[in-house]
Amino acid sequence: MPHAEIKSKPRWERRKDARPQELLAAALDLFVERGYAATRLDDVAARAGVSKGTLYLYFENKEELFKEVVRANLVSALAEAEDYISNYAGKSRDLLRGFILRWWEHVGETKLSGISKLMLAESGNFPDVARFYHEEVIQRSNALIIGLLERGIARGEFRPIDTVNANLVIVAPVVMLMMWKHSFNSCRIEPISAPEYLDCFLDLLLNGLQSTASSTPISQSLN
Amino acid sequence: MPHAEIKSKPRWERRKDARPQELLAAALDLFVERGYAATRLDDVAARAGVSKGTLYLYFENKEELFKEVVRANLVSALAEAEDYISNYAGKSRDLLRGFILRWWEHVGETKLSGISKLMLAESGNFPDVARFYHEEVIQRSNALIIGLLERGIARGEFRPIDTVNANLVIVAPVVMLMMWKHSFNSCRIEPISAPEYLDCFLDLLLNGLQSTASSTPISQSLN
DNA sequence: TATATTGCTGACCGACCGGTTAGTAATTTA
DNA sequence: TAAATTACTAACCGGTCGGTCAGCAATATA
Repeated sequence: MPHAEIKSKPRWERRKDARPQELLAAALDLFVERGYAATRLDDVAARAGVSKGTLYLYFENKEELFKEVVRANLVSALAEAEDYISNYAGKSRDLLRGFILRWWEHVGETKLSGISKLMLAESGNFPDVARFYHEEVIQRSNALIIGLLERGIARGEFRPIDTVNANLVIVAPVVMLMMWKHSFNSCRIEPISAPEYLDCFLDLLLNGLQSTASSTPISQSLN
Repeated sequence: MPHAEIKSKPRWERRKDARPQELLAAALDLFVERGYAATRLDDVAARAGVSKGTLYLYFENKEELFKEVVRANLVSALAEAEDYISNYAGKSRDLLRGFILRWWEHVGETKLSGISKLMLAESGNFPDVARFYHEEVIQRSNALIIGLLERGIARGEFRPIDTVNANLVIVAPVVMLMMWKHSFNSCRIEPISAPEYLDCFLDLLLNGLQSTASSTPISQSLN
Protein backbone atom coordinates (compact mmCIF):
# COMPACT_ATOMS: atom_id res chain seq x y z
CA MET A 1 0.00 0.00 0.00
CA PRO A 2 2.06 2.88 -1.31
CA HIS A 3 0.30 5.80 0.34
CA ALA A 4 -1.18 4.40 3.52
CA GLU A 5 -0.37 7.56 5.42
CA ILE A 6 -3.56 9.57 5.00
CA LYS A 7 -2.31 12.60 6.78
CA SER A 8 0.06 11.18 9.43
CA LYS A 9 3.86 10.74 9.13
CA PRO A 10 5.25 14.22 8.92
CA ARG A 11 8.63 14.24 7.27
CA TRP A 12 10.22 14.70 10.63
CA GLU A 13 9.28 15.39 14.26
CA ARG A 14 10.48 17.72 16.95
CA ARG A 15 11.88 15.63 19.77
CA LYS A 16 14.36 17.90 21.44
CA ASP A 17 14.82 15.89 24.61
CA ALA A 18 14.97 12.40 23.11
CA ARG A 19 17.59 13.22 20.49
CA PRO A 20 20.72 13.37 22.66
CA GLN A 21 20.26 9.90 24.05
CA GLU A 22 19.41 8.44 20.66
CA LEU A 23 22.46 10.09 19.17
CA LEU A 24 24.65 8.81 21.99
CA ALA A 25 23.34 5.28 21.48
CA ALA A 26 23.96 5.44 17.76
CA ALA A 27 27.41 6.90 18.33
CA LEU A 28 28.32 4.16 20.79
CA ASP A 29 27.31 1.51 18.27
CA LEU A 30 29.33 2.98 15.46
CA PHE A 31 32.40 3.90 17.47
CA VAL A 32 32.48 0.31 18.68
CA GLU A 33 31.94 -1.13 15.21
CA ARG A 34 34.43 1.00 13.32
CA GLY A 35 36.63 2.90 15.74
CA TYR A 36 36.95 6.62 16.29
CA ALA A 37 38.53 7.89 13.08
CA ALA A 38 36.57 5.57 10.80
CA THR A 39 33.18 6.52 12.23
CA ARG A 40 31.40 9.04 10.00
CA LEU A 41 29.08 11.51 11.64
CA ASP A 42 26.72 11.16 8.70
CA ASP A 43 26.27 7.54 9.67
CA VAL A 44 25.79 8.30 13.35
CA ALA A 45 23.06 10.78 12.46
CA ALA A 46 21.44 8.37 10.01
CA ARG A 47 21.36 5.56 12.58
CA ALA A 48 19.64 7.92 15.00
CA GLY A 49 17.11 8.72 12.27
CA VAL A 50 18.26 12.28 11.90
CA SER A 51 20.41 14.39 9.60
CA LYS A 52 23.98 15.35 10.29
CA GLY A 53 23.09 18.96 10.93
CA THR A 54 20.94 17.88 13.85
CA LEU A 55 23.86 16.15 15.46
CA TYR A 56 25.67 19.47 15.56
CA LEU A 57 22.75 21.05 17.42
CA TYR A 58 23.39 18.76 20.36
CA PHE A 59 27.14 18.15 20.28
CA GLU A 60 29.91 20.58 19.55
CA ASN A 61 31.97 18.25 17.38
CA LYS A 62 33.10 14.66 16.98
CA GLU A 63 35.44 14.76 19.96
CA GLU A 64 32.81 16.09 22.37
CA LEU A 65 30.34 13.50 21.12
CA PHE A 66 32.84 10.77 21.89
CA LYS A 67 33.60 12.14 25.34
CA GLU A 68 29.90 12.14 26.16
CA VAL A 69 29.66 8.52 25.07
CA VAL A 70 32.48 7.64 27.45
CA ARG A 71 31.00 9.61 30.32
CA ALA A 72 27.55 8.11 29.85
CA ASN A 73 28.83 4.55 29.80
CA LEU A 74 32.28 3.77 31.17
CA VAL A 75 32.57 6.41 33.86
CA SER A 76 29.28 5.36 35.38
CA ALA A 77 30.29 1.69 35.24
CA LEU A 78 33.42 2.56 37.22
CA ALA A 79 31.34 3.87 40.09
CA GLU A 80 29.65 0.47 40.44
CA ALA A 81 33.00 -1.27 40.54
CA GLU A 82 34.22 1.04 43.26
CA ASP A 83 31.20 0.13 45.34
CA TYR A 84 31.71 -3.58 44.84
CA ILE A 85 35.28 -3.50 46.02
CA SER A 86 34.94 -1.21 48.99
CA ASN A 87 32.01 -3.19 50.37
CA TYR A 88 33.57 -6.63 50.00
CA ALA A 89 34.30 -8.50 53.21
CA GLY A 90 35.67 -11.92 52.19
CA LYS A 91 39.02 -13.28 51.09
CA SER A 92 41.14 -11.21 48.75
CA ARG A 93 41.57 -13.96 46.20
CA ASP A 94 37.81 -14.28 45.91
CA LEU A 95 37.48 -10.53 45.66
CA LEU A 96 40.02 -10.41 42.87
CA ARG A 97 38.40 -13.27 41.01
CA GLY A 98 34.95 -11.76 41.48
CA PHE A 99 36.13 -8.38 40.32
CA ILE A 100 37.65 -9.74 37.14
CA LEU A 101 34.67 -11.94 36.28
CA ARG A 102 32.26 -9.08 36.88
CA TRP A 103 34.45 -6.78 34.84
CA TRP A 104 34.25 -9.19 31.95
CA GLU A 105 30.52 -9.60 32.42
CA HIS A 106 29.70 -5.90 32.66
CA VAL A 107 32.20 -4.51 30.18
CA GLY A 108 34.11 -7.22 28.36
CA GLU A 109 31.23 -9.06 26.83
CA THR A 110 29.15 -5.94 26.16
CA LYS A 111 29.61 -3.20 23.61
CA LEU A 112 31.60 -1.22 26.14
CA SER A 113 34.66 -3.36 25.52
CA GLY A 114 34.75 -1.73 22.12
CA ILE A 115 35.48 1.61 23.72
CA SER A 116 38.42 0.24 25.68
CA LYS A 117 39.75 -1.31 22.52
CA LEU A 118 39.23 1.87 20.56
CA MET A 119 41.16 3.97 23.04
CA LEU A 120 44.15 1.68 23.13
CA ALA A 121 44.07 1.48 19.36
CA GLU A 122 43.71 5.16 18.48
CA SER A 123 44.84 7.30 21.37
CA GLY A 124 48.20 7.69 19.65
CA ASN A 125 46.50 9.68 16.91
CA PHE A 126 44.22 11.69 19.20
CA PRO A 127 46.24 12.86 22.18
CA ASP A 128 43.50 15.09 23.56
CA VAL A 129 41.02 12.24 23.71
CA ALA A 130 43.77 10.04 25.13
CA ARG A 131 44.41 12.39 28.03
CA PHE A 132 40.71 12.68 28.76
CA TYR A 133 40.30 8.90 28.83
CA HIS A 134 43.41 8.38 30.88
CA GLU A 135 42.28 10.79 33.57
CA GLU A 136 38.64 9.84 33.55
CA VAL A 137 38.87 6.05 33.24
CA ILE A 138 42.32 4.52 33.40
CA GLN A 139 43.64 6.28 36.47
CA ARG A 140 40.52 5.51 38.45
CA SER A 141 40.59 1.89 37.39
CA ASN A 142 44.25 1.61 38.33
CA ALA A 143 43.63 3.01 41.79
CA LEU A 144 40.92 0.43 42.25
CA ILE A 145 43.04 -2.58 41.46
CA ILE A 146 46.13 -1.35 43.25
CA GLY A 147 43.99 -0.89 46.34
CA LEU A 148 42.71 -4.43 45.95
CA LEU A 149 46.24 -5.83 45.74
CA GLU A 150 47.38 -3.82 48.74
CA ARG A 151 44.48 -5.19 50.70
CA GLY A 152 45.56 -8.73 49.86
CA ILE A 153 49.15 -8.07 50.83
CA ALA A 154 48.23 -6.30 54.05
CA ARG A 155 46.11 -9.28 55.10
CA GLY A 156 48.92 -11.70 54.29
CA GLU A 157 46.92 -13.34 51.51
CA PHE A 158 49.14 -12.22 48.63
CA ARG A 159 52.89 -12.18 48.39
CA PRO A 160 54.36 -8.70 48.69
CA ILE A 161 54.86 -7.53 45.13
CA ASP A 162 55.22 -4.39 43.07
CA THR A 163 51.54 -3.47 43.04
CA VAL A 164 51.81 -0.69 40.46
CA ASN A 165 53.25 -2.96 37.80
CA ALA A 166 51.25 -5.98 38.93
CA ASN A 167 48.14 -3.95 38.30
CA LEU A 168 49.14 -3.47 34.68
CA VAL A 169 50.16 -7.09 34.27
CA ILE A 170 46.85 -8.28 35.69
CA VAL A 171 44.78 -5.96 33.59
CA ALA A 172 46.58 -6.95 30.40
CA PRO A 173 44.99 -10.35 29.73
CA VAL A 174 41.49 -8.98 30.23
CA VAL A 175 42.06 -5.97 28.00
CA MET A 176 43.73 -8.25 25.50
CA LEU A 177 40.65 -10.42 25.35
CA MET A 178 38.55 -7.34 24.64
CA MET A 179 40.92 -6.26 21.91
CA TRP A 180 40.86 -9.69 20.33
CA LYS A 181 37.09 -9.76 20.38
CA HIS A 182 36.98 -6.55 18.37
CA SER A 183 39.78 -7.27 15.94
CA PHE A 184 40.59 -10.80 14.92
CA ASN A 185 37.45 -12.31 16.36
CA SER A 186 35.35 -10.33 13.94
CA CYS A 187 36.23 -12.00 10.67
CA ARG A 188 36.59 -15.67 9.96
CA ILE A 189 39.26 -16.42 12.55
CA GLU A 190 38.80 -18.95 15.35
CA PRO A 191 37.42 -16.96 18.28
CA ILE A 192 38.79 -17.24 21.81
CA SER A 193 36.50 -18.84 24.36
CA ALA A 194 36.22 -16.20 27.07
CA PRO A 195 35.24 -18.51 29.96
CA GLU A 196 38.08 -20.96 29.30
CA TYR A 197 40.54 -18.14 28.77
CA LEU A 198 39.55 -16.39 31.99
CA ASP A 199 39.64 -19.68 33.91
CA CYS A 200 43.16 -20.31 32.73
CA PHE A 201 44.16 -16.74 33.51
CA LEU A 202 42.73 -16.76 37.03
CA ASP A 203 44.33 -20.10 37.71
CA LEU A 204 47.75 -18.79 36.73
CA LEU A 205 47.27 -15.44 38.40
CA LEU A 206 46.01 -16.60 41.78
CA ASN A 207 48.64 -19.28 41.88
CA GLY A 208 51.24 -16.67 41.09
CA LEU A 209 50.01 -14.30 43.76
CA GLN A 210 49.43 -16.64 46.67
CA SER A 211 51.68 -16.28 49.66
CA THR A 212 51.02 -19.63 51.36
CA ALA A 213 52.28 -22.62 49.40
CA SER A 214 55.10 -21.13 47.37
CA SER A 215 58.26 -21.03 49.39
CA THR A 216 60.66 -19.95 46.63
CA PRO A 217 60.54 -16.18 46.09
CA ILE A 218 61.57 -16.66 42.45
CA SER A 219 63.20 -13.27 42.08
CA GLN A 220 66.39 -14.78 43.47
CA SER A 221 66.82 -17.17 40.53
CA LEU A 222 67.84 -14.59 38.00
CA ASN A 223 69.65 -16.61 35.37
CA MET B 1 75.05 30.26 -1.34
CA PRO B 2 71.91 29.94 -3.39
CA HIS B 3 73.30 28.25 -6.48
CA ALA B 4 76.28 26.26 -5.31
CA GLU B 5 75.42 23.41 -7.65
CA ILE B 6 77.44 24.24 -10.74
CA LYS B 7 76.16 21.43 -12.84
CA SER B 8 75.57 18.56 -10.37
CA LYS B 9 72.33 17.62 -8.60
CA PRO B 10 69.98 16.39 -11.27
CA ARG B 11 66.37 16.81 -10.25
CA TRP B 12 66.17 13.08 -9.65
CA GLU B 13 68.18 9.91 -10.14
CA ARG B 14 67.50 6.46 -11.50
CA ARG B 15 67.96 3.99 -8.68
CA LYS B 16 65.77 1.08 -9.59
CA ASP B 17 67.22 -1.41 -7.14
CA ALA B 18 67.55 0.83 -4.08
CA ARG B 19 63.99 2.18 -4.21
CA PRO B 20 62.05 -0.83 -2.87
CA GLN B 21 64.06 -1.03 0.32
CA GLU B 22 63.93 2.71 0.88
CA LEU B 23 60.20 2.68 0.33
CA LEU B 24 59.77 -0.24 2.71
CA ALA B 25 61.79 1.55 5.36
CA ALA B 26 59.76 4.73 4.97
CA ALA B 27 56.54 2.74 5.04
CA LEU B 28 57.56 0.93 8.21
CA ASP B 29 58.29 4.23 9.91
CA LEU B 30 54.99 5.80 8.98
CA PHE B 31 52.82 2.75 9.59
CA VAL B 32 54.34 2.56 13.05
CA GLU B 33 53.92 6.27 13.72
CA ARG B 34 50.36 6.67 12.49
CA GLY B 35 48.78 3.28 11.92
CA TYR B 36 47.56 1.70 8.71
CA ALA B 37 44.55 3.81 7.73
CA ALA B 38 46.11 7.11 8.80
CA THR B 39 49.31 6.62 6.82
CA ARG B 40 49.23 8.56 3.56
CA LEU B 41 51.08 7.13 0.61
CA ASP B 42 52.13 10.65 -0.37
CA ASP B 43 54.02 10.85 2.91
CA VAL B 44 55.60 7.43 2.49
CA ALA B 45 56.87 8.45 -0.94
CA ALA B 46 58.09 11.81 0.34
CA ARG B 47 60.01 10.21 3.21
CA ALA B 48 61.70 7.92 0.71
CA GLY B 49 62.60 11.00 -1.33
CA VAL B 50 60.37 10.06 -4.20
CA SER B 51 56.98 10.95 -5.62
CA LYS B 52 53.84 8.95 -5.05
CA GLY B 53 53.75 7.71 -8.61
CA THR B 54 57.09 5.98 -8.06
CA LEU B 55 55.68 4.06 -5.15
CA TYR B 56 53.13 2.52 -7.48
CA LEU B 57 55.90 1.34 -9.77
CA TYR B 58 57.17 -0.95 -7.04
CA PHE B 59 54.05 -1.88 -5.07
CA GLU B 60 50.61 -2.73 -6.35
CA ASN B 61 48.70 -0.78 -3.72
CA LYS B 62 48.65 0.17 -0.05
CA GLU B 63 47.73 -3.29 1.15
CA GLU B 64 50.53 -5.01 -0.76
CA LEU B 65 53.01 -2.44 0.49
CA PHE B 66 51.98 -3.21 4.04
CA LYS B 67 52.21 -6.95 3.53
CA GLU B 68 55.74 -6.55 2.22
CA VAL B 69 56.67 -4.55 5.29
CA VAL B 70 55.41 -7.36 7.48
CA ARG B 71 57.18 -10.03 5.47
CA ALA B 72 60.47 -8.14 5.46
CA ASN B 73 60.46 -7.57 9.20
CA LEU B 74 58.24 -9.69 11.42
CA VAL B 75 58.19 -12.91 9.46
CA SER B 76 61.96 -13.01 9.34
CA ALA B 77 62.19 -12.23 13.07
CA LEU B 78 59.97 -15.24 13.72
CA ALA B 79 62.47 -17.54 12.11
CA GLU B 80 65.15 -16.45 14.58
CA ALA B 81 62.82 -17.13 17.49
CA GLU B 82 62.09 -20.60 16.19
CA ASP B 83 65.80 -21.30 16.12
CA TYR B 84 66.35 -20.02 19.64
CA ILE B 85 63.67 -22.24 21.10
CA SER B 86 64.40 -25.43 19.26
CA ASN B 87 68.11 -25.27 20.11
CA TYR B 88 67.70 -24.52 23.82
CA ALA B 89 68.89 -27.18 26.20
CA GLY B 90 68.38 -25.79 29.72
CA LYS B 91 65.49 -25.50 32.14
CA SER B 92 62.10 -24.57 30.75
CA ARG B 93 61.60 -21.65 33.10
CA ASP B 94 64.84 -20.11 31.90
CA LEU B 95 63.85 -20.77 28.32
CA LEU B 96 60.51 -19.05 28.84
CA ARG B 97 62.11 -16.11 30.58
CA GLY B 98 64.79 -15.85 27.93
CA PHE B 99 62.28 -16.05 25.15
CA ILE B 100 60.14 -13.26 26.57
CA LEU B 101 63.07 -10.98 27.32
CA ARG B 102 64.50 -11.51 23.86
CA TRP B 103 61.09 -10.93 22.34
CA TRP B 104 60.90 -7.62 24.10
CA GLU B 105 64.44 -6.76 23.11
CA HIS B 106 64.09 -7.67 19.42
CA VAL B 107 60.52 -6.58 18.82
CA GLY B 108 59.01 -4.81 21.80
CA GLU B 109 61.49 -2.03 22.15
CA THR B 110 62.08 -1.59 18.42
CA LYS B 111 59.82 -0.12 15.77
CA LEU B 112 58.45 -3.58 15.06
CA SER B 113 56.23 -3.40 18.12
CA GLY B 114 54.32 -0.76 16.22
CA ILE B 115 53.26 -3.33 13.66
CA SER B 116 51.90 -5.67 16.30
CA LYS B 117 50.03 -2.79 17.81
CA LEU B 118 48.71 -1.66 14.47
CA MET B 119 47.32 -5.06 13.62
CA LEU B 120 45.49 -5.49 16.88
CA ALA B 121 44.18 -1.97 16.54
CA GLU B 122 42.98 -2.01 12.95
CA SER B 123 42.45 -5.56 11.78
CA GLY B 124 38.75 -5.15 12.52
CA ASN B 125 38.54 -2.63 9.68
CA PHE B 126 40.77 -4.54 7.25
CA PRO B 127 39.80 -8.20 7.35
CA ASP B 128 42.03 -9.18 4.44
CA VAL B 129 45.12 -7.82 6.10
CA ALA B 130 43.97 -9.39 9.34
CA ARG B 131 43.79 -12.85 7.83
CA PHE B 132 47.20 -12.44 6.23
CA TYR B 133 48.78 -11.39 9.52
CA HIS B 134 47.02 -14.09 11.47
CA GLU B 135 48.29 -16.82 9.19
CA GLU B 136 51.73 -15.41 8.64
CA VAL B 137 52.62 -14.23 12.14
CA ILE B 138 50.16 -15.04 14.90
CA GLN B 139 49.66 -18.71 14.20
CA ARG B 140 53.38 -19.35 13.95
CA SER B 141 54.03 -17.45 17.14
CA ASN B 142 51.30 -19.39 18.94
CA ALA B 143 52.74 -22.72 17.85
CA LEU B 144 56.10 -21.60 19.22
CA ILE B 145 54.89 -20.76 22.69
CA ILE B 146 52.51 -23.68 22.99
CA GLY B 147 55.43 -25.95 22.15
CA LEU B 148 57.49 -24.27 24.82
CA LEU B 149 54.79 -24.82 27.44
CA GLU B 150 54.34 -28.44 26.43
CA ARG B 151 58.05 -28.96 26.82
CA GLY B 152 57.91 -27.60 30.36
CA ILE B 153 54.96 -29.78 31.27
CA ALA B 154 56.46 -32.88 29.71
CA ARG B 155 59.62 -32.40 31.75
CA GLY B 156 57.63 -31.91 34.94
CA GLU B 157 58.81 -28.32 35.30
CA PHE B 158 55.42 -26.69 34.77
CA ARG B 159 52.05 -27.64 36.16
CA PRO B 160 49.80 -29.30 33.59
CA ILE B 161 47.63 -26.51 32.25
CA ASP B 162 45.52 -25.57 29.27
CA THR B 163 48.41 -24.64 26.99
CA VAL B 164 46.31 -23.10 24.24
CA ASN B 165 44.74 -20.51 26.52
CA ALA B 166 47.85 -20.14 28.63
CA ASN B 167 49.69 -19.11 25.50
CA LEU B 168 47.26 -16.25 24.99
CA VAL B 169 47.35 -15.26 28.64
CA ILE B 170 51.14 -15.21 28.63
CA VAL B 171 51.39 -13.24 25.43
CA ALA B 172 48.91 -10.64 26.62
CA PRO B 173 51.11 -8.64 29.04
CA VAL B 174 53.89 -8.34 26.49
CA VAL B 175 51.59 -7.29 23.67
CA MET B 176 49.89 -4.92 26.08
CA LEU B 177 53.19 -3.25 26.84
CA MET B 178 53.76 -2.76 23.13
CA MET B 179 50.31 -1.28 22.71
CA TRP B 180 50.82 1.06 25.62
CA LYS B 181 54.13 2.22 24.23
CA HIS B 182 52.44 3.25 21.00
CA SER B 183 49.29 4.79 22.42
CA PHE B 184 49.29 6.40 25.83
CA ASN B 185 53.05 6.46 26.18
CA SER B 186 53.29 8.79 23.25
CA CYS B 187 51.79 11.95 24.69
CA ARG B 188 52.36 13.46 28.08
CA ILE B 189 51.29 10.45 30.13
CA GLU B 190 53.56 8.70 32.64
CA PRO B 191 55.28 5.93 30.69
CA ILE B 192 55.54 2.36 31.90
CA SER B 193 59.04 1.16 32.81
CA ALA B 194 59.51 -1.91 30.63
CA PRO B 195 62.20 -3.64 32.75
CA GLU B 196 60.25 -3.30 35.99
CA TYR B 197 57.03 -4.31 34.29
CA LEU B 198 58.60 -7.40 32.73
CA ASP B 199 60.28 -8.32 36.01
CA CYS B 200 56.97 -8.19 37.79
CA PHE B 201 55.30 -10.14 35.02
CA LEU B 202 57.90 -12.89 34.94
CA ASP B 203 57.82 -13.16 38.71
CA LEU B 204 54.07 -13.68 38.70
CA LEU B 205 54.08 -15.94 35.67
CA LEU B 206 56.86 -18.30 36.66
CA ASN B 207 55.46 -18.52 40.15
CA GLY B 208 52.06 -19.28 38.67
CA LEU B 209 53.43 -21.98 36.37
CA GLN B 210 55.77 -23.84 38.65
CA SER B 211 54.88 -27.38 39.56
CA THR B 212 57.15 -27.87 42.59
CA ALA B 213 56.19 -25.75 45.59
CA SER B 214 52.49 -25.13 45.04
CA SER B 215 50.42 -27.98 46.42
CA THR B 216 46.96 -26.39 46.07
CA PRO B 217 45.59 -26.79 42.54
CA ILE B 218 43.56 -23.59 42.93
CA SER B 219 40.82 -24.54 40.52
CA GLN B 220 39.03 -26.32 43.36
CA SER B 221 38.32 -23.10 45.26
CA LEU B 222 35.60 -21.79 42.96
CA ASN B 223 33.70 -19.07 44.81
C1' DT C 1 76.56 13.12 -30.37
C1' DA C 2 72.29 11.17 -31.76
C1' DT C 3 68.84 7.85 -30.54
C1' DA C 4 66.35 4.68 -27.71
C1' DT C 5 64.96 3.21 -23.24
C1' DT C 6 62.75 3.72 -18.92
C1' DG C 7 62.67 5.47 -13.98
C1' DC C 8 60.39 9.09 -12.29
C1' DT C 9 57.38 13.24 -11.77
C1' DG C 10 53.39 15.90 -10.68
C1' DA C 11 49.03 17.17 -12.08
C1' DC C 12 44.80 15.16 -12.00
C1' DC C 13 40.42 12.29 -10.74
C1' DG C 14 36.72 10.83 -7.91
C1' DA C 15 35.22 9.57 -3.59
C1' DC C 16 35.07 10.75 1.12
C1' DC C 17 34.23 13.40 5.37
C1' DG C 18 34.03 17.03 9.24
C1' DG C 19 31.78 20.93 9.75
C1' DT C 20 28.54 25.08 8.15
C1' DT C 21 24.33 27.39 6.98
C1' DA C 22 20.29 29.09 4.39
C1' DG C 23 16.01 27.75 4.36
C1' DT C 24 11.84 24.78 5.63
C1' DA C 25 8.22 22.89 8.14
C1' DA C 26 6.52 21.19 12.73
C1' DT C 27 4.96 23.14 16.75
C1' DT C 28 3.73 26.82 20.03
C1' DT C 29 1.70 31.09 21.14
C1' DA C 30 -1.59 34.74 21.13
C1' DT D 1 -6.04 30.79 12.64
C1' DA D 2 -2.35 33.75 11.80
C1' DA D 3 2.15 34.91 13.40
C1' DA D 4 6.28 33.71 15.82
C1' DT D 5 9.51 30.30 17.17
C1' DT D 6 12.83 26.77 16.45
C1' DA D 7 14.05 21.73 15.53
C1' DC D 8 15.47 19.94 11.63
C1' DT D 9 17.03 19.23 6.72
C1' DA D 10 19.88 19.11 2.71
C1' DA D 11 22.96 21.21 -0.07
C1' DC D 12 27.30 22.86 0.19
C1' DC D 13 32.46 23.90 1.29
C1' DG D 14 37.25 23.02 1.90
C1' DG D 15 40.40 19.73 2.53
C1' DT D 16 42.14 14.88 2.21
C1' DC D 17 43.72 10.69 0.06
C1' DG D 18 44.18 6.28 -2.83
C1' DG D 19 45.13 5.57 -7.26
C1' DT D 20 46.18 6.92 -12.48
C1' DC D 21 48.76 8.50 -16.42
C1' DA D 22 50.84 11.54 -20.03
C1' DG D 23 55.02 13.28 -20.44
C1' DC D 24 59.83 14.34 -19.17
C1' DA D 25 64.55 13.80 -18.16
C1' DA D 26 68.33 10.67 -16.61
C1' DT D 27 70.75 6.99 -18.29
C1' DA D 28 72.27 3.28 -21.70
C1' DT D 29 73.66 2.28 -26.19
C1' DA D 30 76.18 2.94 -30.54
